[in-house]
Amino acid sequence: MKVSREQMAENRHRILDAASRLFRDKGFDAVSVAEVMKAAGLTHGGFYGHFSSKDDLIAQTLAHVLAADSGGGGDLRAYVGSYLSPRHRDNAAGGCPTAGLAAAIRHQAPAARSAMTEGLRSQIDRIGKALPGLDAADGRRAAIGSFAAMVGAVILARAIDDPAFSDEVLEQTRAWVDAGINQVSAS
Amino acid sequence: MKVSREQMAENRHRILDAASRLFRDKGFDAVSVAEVMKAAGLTHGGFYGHFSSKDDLIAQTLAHVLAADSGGGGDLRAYVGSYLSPRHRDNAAGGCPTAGLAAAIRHQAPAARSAMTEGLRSQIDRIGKALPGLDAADGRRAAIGSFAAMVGAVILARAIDDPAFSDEVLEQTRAWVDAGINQVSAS
DNA sequence: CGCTAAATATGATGGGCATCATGTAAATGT
DNA sequence: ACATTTACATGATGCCCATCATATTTAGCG
Repeated sequence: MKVSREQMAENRHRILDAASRLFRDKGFDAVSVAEVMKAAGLTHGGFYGHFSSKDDLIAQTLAHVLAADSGGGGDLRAYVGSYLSPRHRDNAAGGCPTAGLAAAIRHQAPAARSAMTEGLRSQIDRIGKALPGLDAADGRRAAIGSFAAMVGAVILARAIDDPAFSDEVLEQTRAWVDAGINQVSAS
Repeated sequence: MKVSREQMAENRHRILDAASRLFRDKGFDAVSVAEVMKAAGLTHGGFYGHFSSKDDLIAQTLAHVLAADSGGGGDLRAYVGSYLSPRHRDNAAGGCPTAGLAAAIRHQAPAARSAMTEGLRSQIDRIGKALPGLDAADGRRAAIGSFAAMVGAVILARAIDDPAFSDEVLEQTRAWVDAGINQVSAS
């Protein structure tokens, strides 16, 4: 059954949203095409009308979610605090796509790697601009170092099977990043 | 054909070494049991004489590689520099198992998560002890923050599909971590 | 020196999944 | 209104892989 052009666009959007959440939650390999379509309220049959392959879905999903991911627009300290929170750690499906997917990108097709690279570029640029009162070189270093620490800490916290230790990794990293930003901005 | 007891122990060791390298290189899902056995110079048949399942292999491989992973014993600055080097980024198969596998642990069985948790504990303890002249609380914060940044930077650098940007992430993170350690140790 | 148990090899088995083939019905343009 | 195109549904197909069954060889013990 054919659907209206706008219905089709909405379906495509729903597929990308569903894929985005499922991939972040379970990883690329653990999510089947049929599962994505079902989560979008469709069956697996129409999939290849929207995407040429699962790899294509992965690449387009990354472009979709990284474009939407705006974090860091406002107060940097608040952003760091919410990023390094138990809430974010426990919400991979709705959380930062970099924290959830960056490590898996290595094993994906070139288009996916390229989408992730552009997403990282803009994310780091945004953080650099949100850093107060730094010259450009210091700001960039702080943006990259802080973001690496944030991503690493969330990945480690999600891997750790001991709530107290996991919380500690988040909290100590938050303190460390805060201190680092303060030091550099005071120089 | 039965083999000697020591031959069997050596075979087991070879399986774990092969699995360790393959998992770090390609990820848990992309490596088949048969592939591991072949890399160890055996066929897939004997696998279940050594391990009860692929999950069991994963857990035992983690325990094996994390126990062997001693990095950070000597000079901390040199360790950070080699960790955040293009060489390490390009050598996932032989590199830090945390950088290669931590993000995938979330999707593994409890035994694997537990092995990773213990490995992270000892790794962070080792870094904390290698930090010169800090009181315990500052040293622990620096150890966690630095390690998170190192792991995050290597993961990001491996995801990025642009050599210059990838190098930049490594180098800026190295400078950021160095500065952070200096600041704290001067306090 | 033979007997037995164990380690590995060869060869199924069954399920899951990406992808393809075909049917169907409704949207769109004329 | 009608023809045609097209978006989606249902239902294969074939591959890969974890796991199991069985055969074979030989270590280890008496």
